[in-house]
Amino acid sequence: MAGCGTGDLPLADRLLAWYDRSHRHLPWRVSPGDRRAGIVPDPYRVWLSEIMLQQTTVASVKSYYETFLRRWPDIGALAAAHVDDVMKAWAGLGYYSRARNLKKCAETVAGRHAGIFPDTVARLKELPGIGDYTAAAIAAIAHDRPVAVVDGNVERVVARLAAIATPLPAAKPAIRAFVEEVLSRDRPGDFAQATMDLGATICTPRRPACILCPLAPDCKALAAGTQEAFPVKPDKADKPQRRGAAFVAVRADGAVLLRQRRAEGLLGGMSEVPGSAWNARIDGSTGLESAPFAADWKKCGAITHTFTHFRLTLSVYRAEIPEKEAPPGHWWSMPAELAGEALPTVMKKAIEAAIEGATKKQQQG
DNA sequence: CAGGCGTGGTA
DNA sequence: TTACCAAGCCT
Repeated sequence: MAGCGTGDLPLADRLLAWYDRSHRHLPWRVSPGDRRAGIVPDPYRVWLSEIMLQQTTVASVKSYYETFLRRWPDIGALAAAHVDDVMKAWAGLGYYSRARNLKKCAETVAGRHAGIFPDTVARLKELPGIGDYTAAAIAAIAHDRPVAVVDGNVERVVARLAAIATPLPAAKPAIRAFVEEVLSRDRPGDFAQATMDLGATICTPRRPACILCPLAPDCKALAAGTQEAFPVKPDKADKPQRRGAAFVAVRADGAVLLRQRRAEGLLGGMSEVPGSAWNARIDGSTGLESAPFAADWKKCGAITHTFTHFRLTLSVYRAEIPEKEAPPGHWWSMPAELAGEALPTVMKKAIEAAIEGATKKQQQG
């Protein structure tokens, strides 16, 4: 390593030196410079960002994080919020059980912990929505505890460093043991963020920038030229196709009829337009038999949407409804309110298809 | 442990 | 267009 300058330093020190000059600037992050100046992260912000970032990209999270922080600046504010307002604010971000657990967790911390987040992994894991990763992340980043923080980035980094051939998730214990062995005891929070930044910007899933990697001298996969072969993951089953019908009832004043989904399961607790179940084979039928009530339903198109474990094709119907009371469990949402409803993306697509379809017909006619 | 659970971006 | 992926959790 003579001539490499820092090649003789421990792995953690080389990683932290890289992080000090190459870290990402993120709204929820305390930069290494600020941390050295004594600025302490707000556990509420760390927690909020970590929940949002579960299986979700930084780019998607940023605007939601800013909105939530402005509207609910601390744990007390979020604990006092109405869960329906939280669901509305979360709409579009996905994995909606996170939003319900976020609210439950805020209530627990505000009520039973006097508004103070626990600082141990074990206590943090008792809270709803906080698992192995998030508990470790909060302990390390918010409380500077020397714990192993292992997310998808770190799994990839370590699997390559140590050329771990065991497929995930069986390889997780070995990966965790590696991190516990090398993590910084002086700067645990920065070390955790540094490993994740390295995975996100250098040690990427495809075409990693090994030439820029501060850990290249340590990397067994790089030495063998097999970086992209790690981590080893099982094959994923292909997604089945489901079909269904969605009914967009539009009143003369433009209001759209909505209802709420059950709290559990897919899109739990979110709002939707009335529709059929999503496993029905309506190939031979019109789909109209599942309409919420009799009306002059006109098919105005179909939308497709891909969920985690199936593809959905929705036939979209629209009807102009004269002044009519909403059926039990339903409500009319005025145009000005519609954008603020707790509508998942698939429902926004369906409503859009109905409105657009009608607009086109008007223009043509 | 395996499978349910969203969405948008990228190659 | 298909396939994979992104700071996972819960049952």
